[in-house]
Amino acid sequence: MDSETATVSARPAHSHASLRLNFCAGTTGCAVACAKCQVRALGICGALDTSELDEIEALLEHVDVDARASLFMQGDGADYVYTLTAGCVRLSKDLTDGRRQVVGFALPGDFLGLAMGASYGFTADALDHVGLCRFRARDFAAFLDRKPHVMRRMHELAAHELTIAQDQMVLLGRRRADERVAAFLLDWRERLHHITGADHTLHLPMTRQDIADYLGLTIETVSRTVSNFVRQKLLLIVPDGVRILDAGGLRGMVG
Amino acid sequence: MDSETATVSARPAHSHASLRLNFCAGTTGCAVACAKCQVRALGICGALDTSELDEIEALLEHVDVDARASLFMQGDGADYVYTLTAGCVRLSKDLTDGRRQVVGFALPGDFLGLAMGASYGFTADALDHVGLCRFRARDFAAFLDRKPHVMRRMHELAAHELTIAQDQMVLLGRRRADERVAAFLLDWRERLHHITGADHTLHLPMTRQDIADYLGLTIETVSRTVSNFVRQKLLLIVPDGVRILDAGGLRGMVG
DNA sequence: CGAGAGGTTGAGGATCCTCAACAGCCGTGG
DNA sequence: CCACGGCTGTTGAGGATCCTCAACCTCTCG
Repeated sequence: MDSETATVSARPAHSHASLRLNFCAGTTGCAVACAKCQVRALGICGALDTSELDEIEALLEHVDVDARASLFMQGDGADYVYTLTAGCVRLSKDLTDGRRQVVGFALPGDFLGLAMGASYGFTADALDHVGLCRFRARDFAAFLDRKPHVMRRMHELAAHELTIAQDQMVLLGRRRADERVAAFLLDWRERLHHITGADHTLHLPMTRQDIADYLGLTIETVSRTVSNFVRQKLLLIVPDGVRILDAGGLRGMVG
Repeated sequence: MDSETATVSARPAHSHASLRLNFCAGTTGCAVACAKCQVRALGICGALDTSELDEIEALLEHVDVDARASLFMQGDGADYVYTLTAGCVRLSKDLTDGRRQVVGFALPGDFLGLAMGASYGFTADALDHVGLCRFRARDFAAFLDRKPHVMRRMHELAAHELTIAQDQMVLLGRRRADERVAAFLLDWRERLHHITGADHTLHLPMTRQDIADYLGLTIETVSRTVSNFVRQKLLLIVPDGVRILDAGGLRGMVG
């Protein structure tokens, strides 16, 4: 446990009590210092001045998680909150009979633990190799109580998430399959663009199953819909993603 | 405009620029003083001490809204935020082609404007005769900045709403019609119970269409599903609501 | 090379929607 | 007073969308 980027190679994303994380202790080793953090402006840390940045840096641990490993499972005690610095995390809720709903995909800058109660409300699985800043929930809450403007920032993020969630309700409740897929692709492009300034070629770290569970569809329907888009020359399928050929056409489907 | 409980009788809930509200100026007139407010503990005001209660009372206007009138429309400038003190408000989002998604029903104690940006993200229509405390958004934001623990309470409410929204995503994305209706009725009972200590007889101030738009179904499917529940002796239909005969049976459907 | 995972495509079927008719309720107005 | 229209809700028949089941393909990895 000594300052190197030894990433955990935990395979089964659904083994409950396995070791899931890997520490990259303190400010030494793998991870970037807050002052040089690429995604600082995107998340909570955008609200911090330099002295506060030092303060929060003392509270965090840099954590590395391998693809397919779980950060935490729905129902686990919510002892930690996270800021994502690299990679993509799938947030999902399971029904007892195996049905699953993906409630979101977290990207760099996103905060995990906005709606933290005693336990996590969803499972978080790494899709990529993921880098995070980890805080003890109690420490982080204490920090917020000392820093009202950071609490305010937290609330702004939560409010934004709530708005997104309501848009997702419209999608799930009232949109057809093709509208859902088109909206997903456009939204994903928007998010990647915001972070990396990406162009029309989208990396999709999630599987078709993940997309289906996010959109309230089956894997076959997602596959068929994407194939239709390709046939209509709206998309091109590329390795690990798609290339958007006609964003206007997709936007026209969403309305 | 003078201190009396003259309620606006605005009929059309969808006329955009009509006068929609009715004031009940300051602490005089119709509405209850904060100190005697029945729902204080339920909402933001549960976080206030007596001096803060005086302070916030100076910021608010008591407002009365008739059934079927709109508090605000999606896209309107978000100049006000509200705390609901009586009645029920439908929160909905419209697509351009007429499809509608109800994103929630607000009850006494609920706060309207958690996710306030420049404009409202949804339309709010009174289903009942509704009583509210209204705040200028700017004044309220300034109050929050002066009172970190109230900001914290706001964030807790937002986090709770976010959790509810994620549960609703599961419902909309992955549950069948009968599960949706059963979950809705049980949840509604829970909420009424929390506020009024109601028993198995539920008042439903919303129409079947509203329920359908909340659950991502059609009015016919809701009607048929309720009829099935009646046939299975899970429910009894009563004027303006239902009586739950077998809560365990309903719970069994949700899982 | 074989096994397994992820993805695509087709045929058939279930769920839910669409369209339509009708019943009950209520306020309006002849 | 009762007829009428409008609104809400219920029920039925038929149909569209999406799901289920199944086969097959590609790619990766041991």
